[in-house]
Amino acid sequence: MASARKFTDDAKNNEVTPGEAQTVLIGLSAAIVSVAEERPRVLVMHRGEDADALPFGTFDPLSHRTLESGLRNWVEEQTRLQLGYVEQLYTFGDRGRHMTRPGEGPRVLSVGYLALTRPQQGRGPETLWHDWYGYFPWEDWREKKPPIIDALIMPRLAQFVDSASAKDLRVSRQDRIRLCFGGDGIAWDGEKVLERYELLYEAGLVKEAQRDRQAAPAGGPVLPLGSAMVFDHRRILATAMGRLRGKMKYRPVVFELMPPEFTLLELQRTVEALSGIRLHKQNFRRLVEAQGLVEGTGRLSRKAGGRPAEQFRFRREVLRERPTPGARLTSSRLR
Amino acid sequence: MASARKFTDDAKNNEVTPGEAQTVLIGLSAAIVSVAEERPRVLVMHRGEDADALPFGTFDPLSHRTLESGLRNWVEEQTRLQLGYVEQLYTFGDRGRHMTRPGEGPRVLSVGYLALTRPQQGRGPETLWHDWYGYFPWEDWREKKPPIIDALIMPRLAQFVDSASAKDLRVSRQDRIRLCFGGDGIAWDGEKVLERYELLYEAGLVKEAQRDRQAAPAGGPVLPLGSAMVFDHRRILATAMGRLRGKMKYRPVVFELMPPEFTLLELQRTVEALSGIRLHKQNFRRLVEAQGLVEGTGRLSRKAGGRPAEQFRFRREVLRERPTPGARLTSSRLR
DNA sequence: CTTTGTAATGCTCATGAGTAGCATAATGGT
DNA sequence: ACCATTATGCTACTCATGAGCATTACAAAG
Repeated sequence: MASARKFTDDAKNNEVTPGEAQTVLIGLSAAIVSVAEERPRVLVMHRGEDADALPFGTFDPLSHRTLESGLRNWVEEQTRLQLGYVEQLYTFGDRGRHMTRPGEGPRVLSVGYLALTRPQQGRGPETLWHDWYGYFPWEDWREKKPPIIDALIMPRLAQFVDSASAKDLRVSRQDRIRLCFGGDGIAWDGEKVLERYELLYEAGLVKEAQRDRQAAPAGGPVLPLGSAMVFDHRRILATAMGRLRGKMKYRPVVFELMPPEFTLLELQRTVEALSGIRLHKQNFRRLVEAQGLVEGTGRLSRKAGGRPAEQFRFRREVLRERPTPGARLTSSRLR
Repeated sequence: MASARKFTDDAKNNEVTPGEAQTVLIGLSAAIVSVAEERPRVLVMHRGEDADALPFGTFDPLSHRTLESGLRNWVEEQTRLQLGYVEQLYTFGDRGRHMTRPGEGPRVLSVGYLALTRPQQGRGPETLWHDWYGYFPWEDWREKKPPIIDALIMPRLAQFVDSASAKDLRVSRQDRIRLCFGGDGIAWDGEKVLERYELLYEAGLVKEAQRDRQAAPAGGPVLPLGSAMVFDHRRILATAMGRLRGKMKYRPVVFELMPPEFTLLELQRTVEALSGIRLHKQNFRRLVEAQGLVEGTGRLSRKAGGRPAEQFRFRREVLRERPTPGARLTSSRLR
């Protein structure tokens, strides 16, 4: 604690000691999410294989009044995108989790954000919308349980368990695997995206783990478990996914991603894309309508075959009518 | 954006530009919570009236491996307390919200934490456990609706509404008041502690607002709305209270605050103290027992008059048995 | 014009969680 | 013995949720 000062000093003397905290950069990164064609997309700056990055920049105390305004500045500059909904996720500061190559670079404090936007063009150069399941192929259960789990992940996690010398450690690793990936009476929990990523990271099964480590991972080469990202950006994206999946259950945030008019099925498909699971159609409609979240416009959509669907719009008023605009769009049921 | 660098530069060149971010200090602060005698307490360092501070220190990139370990170091040094449960809350970076006097001091990024501990001694000098309702007297609804709301807060908030020149602004302020303090069909929501504090701050009704402002508050002197704290510490405490009240509903965090053995009524009183509302006794028991969160020890407690109560202990196993150890200790019901 | 496929939409039923209250049991104190 | 107090058991009601059946409305193929 050489360079840190005590509270007592701090309170009496508010001057900056020059050079004190200068080795820390503050990174602001945004997971900007959109849904198109029933796929959740995240805006990345593609810089070669396994070098995708979220839009980001460093906090500038002189020009940025708040962290969020700093983030908005960076994002607008890099992507030519106006952000609507923005939410702070978490601040990571772990030594060695922000490397390009092991042991390199300054210490970085990384503040992650989630942003939501409708599908839109006009992004800057080098930016692309990527399906977020490209980074987390084990998270999409809409069709079926992703085969990658049983084929690749579980066997390698079993090795991870065995590689522990102490029995306690083996048991606790086994428990973590059960809690993260389910089985043995435990159901899959779509919100545990970060927990799963961190487990795979610790087990050395994602490329970032290899990159950050001095030593090679135990138990063979890294698996092709989704595309890697620069710095801790995949960790931030995992946080964003989990937070969004959770938030959808009690706040009407999906509508930030919808066009002005949409059918209930389109809304459902969007929720399903994000949550990674299928929903019961009739119940979904009942839920949405009972909450008073939408109102019909009378117009019909004929995009799909079959009976035309009525188009709806989001009732923005609910945001000021009710304290917690229900919007439990996906059950909210705990177990 | 003068001193900030672009992504492209950053990715190619990971060196620190000396002097770049040196004007930012990173503050780590902890709201350490405990419950004794049916009152929630927070550990503060008392330094004179309206100068209470949470234990805190600055992040040191050299000696702190993670933000949390840095925080633990500071807290242990200042309070001689070993922390158990610790959770990151939020990172604040607003210019002008970390002042001692207006316009003073360096730019500070403030990372707030929530920590839970059993009532214990052995704290350092100057540290005291304060009832958290001393800082937020409008948050304790156990007895009745706090009189301060109708007597002082609502009238002054009404002035705040009137003081807006544009009609839009008046309407939106009125909506915020309804959402924060209820009324007109909207129920009180115990989790909105931060929203309420921020509203009072913006309306200039808490001392911190006066302190941070250049100009005097509109509409008269500041009200005695609870004790003020140093820097943004009351804001962090508000965040902690809201988070804890929410978290209790779906995680068995209360047990971090309980002694090894306790009666169900003691458990209930603790939950009530934190959530600020009364609960239905029989239902509370049923809930706790149905969740399998506790097991009886066979021993009886005769602390209170009346029929002796059985003593229970927390079943730590649930943490590894179930993915989401229910622990919906206070309903979890949304509206 | 009829058939077929597809989707939208309306309803019912069973289950379980949450709310509220009554009733009884077991103490200590007067 | 009676009363105050707390623990504890149990029931009735409401409402949210999960699952499925039935019907309606349209387009396209024959």
